[in-house]
Amino acid sequence: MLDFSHLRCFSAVAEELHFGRAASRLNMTQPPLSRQIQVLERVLDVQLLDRTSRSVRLTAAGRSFLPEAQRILRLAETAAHVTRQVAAGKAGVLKLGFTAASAYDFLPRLVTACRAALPDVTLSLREMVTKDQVEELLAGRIDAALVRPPTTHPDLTAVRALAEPIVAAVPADHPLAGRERLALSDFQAEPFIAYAPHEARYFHDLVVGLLAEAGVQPNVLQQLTQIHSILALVRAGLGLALVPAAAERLRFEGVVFRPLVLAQPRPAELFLAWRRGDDDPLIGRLVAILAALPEG
Amino acid sequence: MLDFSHLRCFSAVAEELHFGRAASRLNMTQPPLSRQIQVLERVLDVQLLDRTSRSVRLTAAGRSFLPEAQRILRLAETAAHVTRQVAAGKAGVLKLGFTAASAYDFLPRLVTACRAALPDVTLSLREMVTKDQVEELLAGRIDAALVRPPTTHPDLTAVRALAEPIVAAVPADHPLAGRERLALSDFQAEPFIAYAPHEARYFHDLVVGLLAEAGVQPNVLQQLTQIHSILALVRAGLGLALVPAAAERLRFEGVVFRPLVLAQPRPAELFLAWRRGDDDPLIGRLVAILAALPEG
DNA sequence: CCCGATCGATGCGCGCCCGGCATCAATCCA
DNA sequence: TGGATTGATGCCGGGCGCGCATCGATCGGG
Repeated sequence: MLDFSHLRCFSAVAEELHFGRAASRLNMTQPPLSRQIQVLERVLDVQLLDRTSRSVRLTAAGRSFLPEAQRILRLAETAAHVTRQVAAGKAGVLKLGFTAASAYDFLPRLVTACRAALPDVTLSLREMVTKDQVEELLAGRIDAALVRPPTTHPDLTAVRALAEPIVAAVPADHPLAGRERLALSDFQAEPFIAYAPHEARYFHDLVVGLLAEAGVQPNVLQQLTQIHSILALVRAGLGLALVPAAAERLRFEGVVFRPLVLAQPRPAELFLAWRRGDDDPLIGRLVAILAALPEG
Repeated sequence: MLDFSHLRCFSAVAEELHFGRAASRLNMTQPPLSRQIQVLERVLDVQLLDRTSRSVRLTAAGRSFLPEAQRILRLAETAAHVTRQVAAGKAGVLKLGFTAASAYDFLPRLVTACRAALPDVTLSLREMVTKDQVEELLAGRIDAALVRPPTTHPDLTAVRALAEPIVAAVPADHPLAGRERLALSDFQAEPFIAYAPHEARYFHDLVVGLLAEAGVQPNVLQQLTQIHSILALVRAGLGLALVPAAAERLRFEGVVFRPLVLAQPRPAELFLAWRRGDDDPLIGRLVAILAALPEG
């Protein structure tokens, strides 16, 4: 049966065309090297080298086998190296899910930090709502997920990746646009663009909770899922909205963002979740990168 | 040091996820298989498998190593197979030189026969004059050559590949075009397109010899190297020419070819030459194919 | 023309390693 | 809680791969 040592021996002899030199390169003596070559030729049932007591030459078959042998040896070395890198969490592929809103500001920062710290790691990104991410995570189709609370599934572990403020989105020509900062009470009876209760459940519940807690009842005109759609309606002057601070990165002309005075300054949370007990070392690396990420 | 048996063992265990079944697949018992995996993990310094007494699972490193291991094993098998094929002369690359005129009829027939008999052999073709072919052959830059005589170099062996008639090329509107067959004496004092004495030495010497032997002196107007150039001048009505029968394959409109009555019916010879003692089995295959080729 | 040097092949003996058997230890199921 | 399953481990025997010594072929120099 074919063996790496045969390939190493053949490769050395074929390169040196001299058994003695090849043997010393392989840290062995000439006799066992001669035998290794004989065994290889017997295994392949092919004469690879024409040798007399004065010269060693490759046969046509040997010439064709040499690059293959070298390639296989090289592949084995790189495979070993890559595997060590993967085990150290320094190489490999991490399939990461994320919510649409996290792509506005947080995800690019995370990806940039990963590229810098782990240049040989490939992040495979997929946008999904939190519910689908949990499903895909449990099914093993993604390895980590940027999700909204709650993150209490028994088979998942999660750490908070981000807590960000909620800001008011106001049409540029609206009276409130002139104010430095707003309070929830400013929204009383104002036309309001809200989140859809199912498709954008987290922000819907968050905003509804904040308003209810403050006893404020805006005039809800529309319920939408996507933040950029909400901002488009705000720009059109249809009403005000409450959006995560990261939405400012969308740079919507005609919409101004104003800080919102809240008891809890950063109520919008994002978590990194993964399968409990997942031994992929990339998870640990990712959590470490996350912890070192400057707060945005 | 990494070893094929490690890869085979790992591959089997990773596919079966069961040491006992993997062992029986490898025709061995379970204990040495466990040890092989331990050795592999020690060599790589990486844990590839998470195993308890009830379950075997791949780690992230193992998942990345498995396809590499399988690929290396597959490569080794195909390399062995290809090498056996090369040794049998059934695969590989043969660099073949040929003269321009041999490409008119003989070379395509030879290439077709090679493709049919040796589908995994690649013929790498280069057109050169005989002198250059001998040089390239000796330098090892081509492996075989279709050359014109003489083929008496001490380091080369040659067999006759072809002996073909010489035919007369006559303008369609020339009086001689009406004749069924011609003799050399018909060329006495006729305008004649001849071969260049250096660049087309073989045909030049052949034609000069034939004419001299017959005591015929045509009126040589031009000396050219390429047969298609000669035929172009014939078509233009500038004179007659003597060309190898294969030139008929060029299907030159306005030129008719007439058999030439000669003492030696097939005086134009082509030889297959190769390095004396070249052990490339493809040479032998090629010679055999040549011998089996129907005479054209 | 012969002798010595070179170099791959071979005979031989030793030691290591690999494979198999028996058994242990952990885990799961009934 | 006991038996079955399964991977790990202790142990032993045989084979094989290594190195040493030597052979045989070939080439070059005197």
